[in-house]
Amino acid sequence: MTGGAEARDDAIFKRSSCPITNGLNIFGDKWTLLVIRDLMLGKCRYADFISSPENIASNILADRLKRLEAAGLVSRQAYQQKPVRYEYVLTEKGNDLKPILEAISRWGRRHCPGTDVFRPVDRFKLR
Amino acid sequence: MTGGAEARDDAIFKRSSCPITNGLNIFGDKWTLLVIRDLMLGKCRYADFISSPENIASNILADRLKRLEAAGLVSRQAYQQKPVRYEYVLTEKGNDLKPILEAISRWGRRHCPGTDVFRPVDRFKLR
DNA sequence: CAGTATCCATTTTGATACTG
DNA sequence: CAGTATCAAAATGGATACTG
Repeated sequence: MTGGAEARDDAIFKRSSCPITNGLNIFGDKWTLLVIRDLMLGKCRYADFISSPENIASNILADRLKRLEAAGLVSRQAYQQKPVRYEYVLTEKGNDLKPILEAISRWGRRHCPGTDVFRPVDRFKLR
Repeated sequence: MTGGAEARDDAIFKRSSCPITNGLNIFGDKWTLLVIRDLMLGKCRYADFISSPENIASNILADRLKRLEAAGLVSRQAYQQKPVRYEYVLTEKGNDLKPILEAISRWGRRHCPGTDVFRPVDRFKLR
């Protein structure tokens, strides 16, 4: 274990009366929102996330996916048996993060010149 | 030094073509957006931030304020001399983070029952 | 491929003490 | 009050190796 998801489930579920604090307890770290971004861009398999330009380490990715599942933002579905393999999809709770990502993207576009447009796929158009 | 602002100025100014990555390089950590939230709630002095319920450590706060200033989201103005003391205010670039905080707040209100409303003060009504 | 596990270096934090 | 300094502990990160 990398001091991973299990060790910090308490952090995920910690409760404050501030909605921002609660949100950040779940996704306020360096990697989680990038994984969410990838999910919104239509990525759903391990290798998809690994191949993103930010170069997330495999152990960190595994940890974040577990945590996101524990927090109910992501669910996984087996797409093959023997060996069983999963793909990851946003739940409604996870999909509701879209306005946040869009707001971040808009800020980045305005204040960090030369950045691209963020075009989340409509998950209900997928598959 | 705590491996503080100076040591990571490169992280703040690191550039990606993804606007989300760029944004998160600046404010995608555990504490920065909470300081921003406080600023939007009208807090502007050291003791104000320290008194927030999340209990930020004084060294972390000092580091984040420096970083935010280096990134151009916050500026500080002396409100007294001998000893000189500063209060911190959001720049326009910092104030543009408001839609992000509002989106996070909306998500938190929806998915973390029992949380309060986030009511940023209009900074142009201040003083 | 899709993970899991491990090792180890670097970062980040948290607590506390100290200064003008 | 408004910070700065120090330091140990914890978290995080990156590289790499291993498994079915």
